[in-house]
Amino acid sequence: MERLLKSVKIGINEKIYVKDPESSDLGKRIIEQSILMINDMGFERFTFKKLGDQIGSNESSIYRYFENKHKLLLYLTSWYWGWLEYQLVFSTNSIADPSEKLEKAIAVVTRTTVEDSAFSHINEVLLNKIVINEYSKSYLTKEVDTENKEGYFVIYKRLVTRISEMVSAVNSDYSYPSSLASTILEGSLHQHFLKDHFSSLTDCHKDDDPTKYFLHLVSTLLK
Amino acid sequence: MERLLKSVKIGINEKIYVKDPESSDLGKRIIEQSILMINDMGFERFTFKKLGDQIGSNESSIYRYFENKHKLLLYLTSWYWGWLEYQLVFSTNSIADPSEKLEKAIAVVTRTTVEDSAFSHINEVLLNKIVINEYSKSYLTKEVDTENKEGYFVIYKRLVTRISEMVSAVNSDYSYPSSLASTILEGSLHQHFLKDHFSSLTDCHKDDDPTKYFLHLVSTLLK
DNA sequence: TATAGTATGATAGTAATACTATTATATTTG
DNA sequence: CAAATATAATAGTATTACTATCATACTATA
Repeated sequence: MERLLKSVKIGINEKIYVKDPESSDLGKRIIEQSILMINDMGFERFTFKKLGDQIGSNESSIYRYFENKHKLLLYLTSWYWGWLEYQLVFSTNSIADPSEKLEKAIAVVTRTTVEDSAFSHINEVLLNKIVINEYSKSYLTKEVDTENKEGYFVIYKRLVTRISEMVSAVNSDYSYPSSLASTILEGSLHQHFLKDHFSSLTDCHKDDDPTKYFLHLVSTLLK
Repeated sequence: MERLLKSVKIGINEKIYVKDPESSDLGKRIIEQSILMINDMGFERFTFKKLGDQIGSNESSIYRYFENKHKLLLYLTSWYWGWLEYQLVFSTNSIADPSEKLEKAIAVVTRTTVEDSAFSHINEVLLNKIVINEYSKSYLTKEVDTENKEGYFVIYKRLVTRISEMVSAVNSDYSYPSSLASTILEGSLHQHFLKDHFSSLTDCHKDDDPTKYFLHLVSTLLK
């Protein structure tokens, strides 16, 4: 799996970056270190100046890759959702039974990322944490409609659509397949967040509890 | 209802503000106008300087009420949740049947606020929109644990707990009452957001669809 | 009614942020 | 080897997010 993933490039909307960070060593260092730094200090405290210092480069050089840190966040989260989509498709592809397929899908998208592929410059474990803590900030903006039209969220939308279709495949009479799919994805991030910061607001206390919660919820709903 | 609400003061953690905005005319103008402005321009573009200009006052005067705009957001959203809690308790209080009680609760917390009470300086319709668009930003921070310990999120937590208890009252065997309660609250905000900005990711297209979605979900789950 | 206290306003100033622009210096490629 | 390209260094701007100080207005009480 790791070897396979290594050779697959996640296709990210070219409008998100000025210059493809995958195309150079500096670009890869930007991605690699920004993940570490955003995870450490949080998105609001993170700046291109600090990143430049960290990677022994210059603020102005980073601007040649990304217009601003918001675009960088869009890049990182798009990459994550693309990576997750790949895992989803890969691990459900061979499953014929719709219920089993959906269950596998839920397991994949709600689980905690525990292992870094250790081949690329991207640390998926930390990226998963960043998505939990920062993803909402990428779309809760006044620019969301423009950016959505520009296609900045296509990968995420495709993921939701895939799950939605799997839901309908299990029970075509269910009236809210898209809402359920978006609830699973977003709700999973939220349950993971609550587990870490508001434990009294969730019954998920172990890493795999969000999976159990949503598996039970969906199977009951579509029965 | 409006008259009653008018005389009820939402009790907000005193650490959130420097000086109680309810204690003066300037304070009320700060609240009133910040709601309009945050709704208009979004939280990131909103500044105390702009607010000062808008209310014909001074940046420095606003700092005498709130340390920073983050605290102001905590104040506004706390007020909203307190107001919603009040409505929840008020409208479910007389209902004896647990299922009916929970259904009413879901209806109250997932509905779109359509009417401004028009008595106070607080526009609940706009505040509801602000909560949909900005609430996550109040807790997706590196300071969340400290601020949680300080009690900045008590009202919200109490709301989740109330719903969680209603869930358990309907079905004490259900294993995830808190997760379900937090999913309803947070998921409702999310479905309202999707309805406005990512309509392909939801089946909720009318204002009351999130209510229908969650009513169906919960009743099926607890059956 | 004088005076003390409190609230607000005006002004100035600081450090950091989020950039843009220009020029210099490497490095790569043809 | 020259030209093109990438990166680095430096400087500069407007805005943000404050803090500090002082002036003034309004209020409450003796």
